[in-house]
Amino acid sequence: MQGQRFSYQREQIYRAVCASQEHPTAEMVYQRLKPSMPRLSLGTVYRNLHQMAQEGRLVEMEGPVVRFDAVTKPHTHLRCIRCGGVCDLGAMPYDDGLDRKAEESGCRILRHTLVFTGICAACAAEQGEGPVAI
Amino acid sequence: MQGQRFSYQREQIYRAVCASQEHPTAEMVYQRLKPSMPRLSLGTVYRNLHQMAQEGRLVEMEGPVVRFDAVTKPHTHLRCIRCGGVCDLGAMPYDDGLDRKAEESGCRILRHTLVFTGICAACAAEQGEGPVAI
DNA sequence: TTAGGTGCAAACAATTTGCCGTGTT
DNA sequence: AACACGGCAAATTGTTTGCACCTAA
Repeated sequence: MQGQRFSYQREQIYRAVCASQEHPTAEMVYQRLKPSMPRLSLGTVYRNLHQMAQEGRLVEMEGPVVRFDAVTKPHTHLRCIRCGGVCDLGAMPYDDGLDRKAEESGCRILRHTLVFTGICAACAAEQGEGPVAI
Repeated sequence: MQGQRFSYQREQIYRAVCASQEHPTAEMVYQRLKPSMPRLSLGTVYRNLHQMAQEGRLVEMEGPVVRFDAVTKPHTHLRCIRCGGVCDLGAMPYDDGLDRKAEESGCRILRHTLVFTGICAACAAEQGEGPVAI
């Protein structure tokens, strides 16, 4: 694996994400570019978005699978990149102030979720190091 | 639409979510119950999970669609329940302390995401009220 | 020249829905 | 009896992948 090459498609995809104010989905990027790039394929959009996310040029939000939680009180979650699981972390001490703070921008907050990404206690204890792919 | 009825399946699904420590997906709930309820269908699991989430008996995490963001610096997002969009809210002031605080439980935090759910400024301004379905 | 990139279509995976028979009330 | 619910299978939707051709380096 030596450095990647220039790609017109990739640059356009990147520009489309930057230009959009709405945190576009892959489909949104595709629809936006299609008029000017009729032969663009959705697979290319996905491939490039993920590639750029891996480089840190973009950020990828949310997981592909919906999970359910019987704890309806506010608390935080840790998504473990080793085992893929999701576990609780208890409430953060400043949880309560977050909503009001956010509402200063004119929106109405109904609830919030704080999701950490990292290595859960179980996986961390299992063995110390190893390549930590973000 | 008048009140819902008792359903053995729904109760078992609820109990399965409560009993699990891993924030199960619909599929996980299904697999867990299948041995004792061989005729249970995945569709029923989805239907009941969503129904209970609407009542507030369960909480549904994460969306079904991955979104991308060109802003790689830490900031928070608001998911609007009216328009379905996602917009930025800027960084919360205590952002920086969150990771270390969370690590007290023995895990290793690589990054975090704070996602608010509510009504975005644009939709809130559009008109005051209306039924706010959570 | 050559490895990375593309378009296309097929494969997968996650979730939703229509239909119709059952069970709760 | 009325209508919510469940099972089943088909349909949607979101995402990934294999392959043959193309192109930047």
